[in-house]
Amino acid sequence: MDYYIDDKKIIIPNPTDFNIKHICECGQMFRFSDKTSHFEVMSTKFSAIVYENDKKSVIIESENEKYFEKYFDLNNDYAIIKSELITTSILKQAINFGYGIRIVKQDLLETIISFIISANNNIGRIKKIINELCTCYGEKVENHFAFPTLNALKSIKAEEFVKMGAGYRANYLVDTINLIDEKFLADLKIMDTKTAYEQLVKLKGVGNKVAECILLFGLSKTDVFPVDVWMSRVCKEYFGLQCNRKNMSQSMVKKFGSLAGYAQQYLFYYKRTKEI
DNA sequence: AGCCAGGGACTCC
DNA sequence: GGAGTCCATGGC
Repeated sequence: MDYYIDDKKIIIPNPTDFNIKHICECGQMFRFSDKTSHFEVMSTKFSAIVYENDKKSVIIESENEKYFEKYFDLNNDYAIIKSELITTSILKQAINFGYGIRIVKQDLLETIISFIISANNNIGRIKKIINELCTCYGEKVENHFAFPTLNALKSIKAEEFVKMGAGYRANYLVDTINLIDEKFLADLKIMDTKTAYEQLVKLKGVGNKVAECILLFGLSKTDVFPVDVWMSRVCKEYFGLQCNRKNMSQSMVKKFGSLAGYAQQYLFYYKRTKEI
């Protein structure tokens, strides 16, 4: 995809593979707000403003434009990915619907915490809890709050997570945060998919599905296919799978290989957006 | 009131 | 290792 950087701005002319609404609302990230004229996106301590310029180009404005160049996966060619995925009717429809989806490269710690909170929860509440977490324990940066540092997270008691709305996940969070250190995070980043998966599911509150989300969104592993309630319906209705979620995931990875994660995102956005 | 949400832990067998 | 059950919370 063509783009260029000019004075704290990334300009994407003719963005056929970038739509900020698709990117934000396909369920991969929770710290954004739709300001109608633009989207505000936050990740770790950084923020960006993203908007369309007369439908002809997309502008990403940030003091940390290099961070968001990587975050939005701008060097990846989604035109190729999409052309390889249009094998079934349902994927063709899903890609046509969510043509501007990109899988963002999120901070690993933030991804782990966010997706533990996501379990058996809905996106509105997940966003609210994470926002509360940042407001209470994140450093104030200009007009917003950073995601809490690992040290700040370690100071939070279970009762305080409950107060923020985390419910029964509070104990999982405390347990996992205590177990994580910088070496644990650094080691994960150099592991292959299977090895990293085995480490992640050792964390409290991280099972099969959450681990795959962390692999996909926090570790850029695309040979995974997280199956939540929505994807379970998709696997059943469009791919004829009757098995449990873990087996659904495995057979979809077998089908799509290293493009499974992308396929999953197009399908999730299509299914969920159409039915809400 | 009861069901649902980007599921997982725990307990039984 | 599979199947059942319970788990906080808020919107509908």
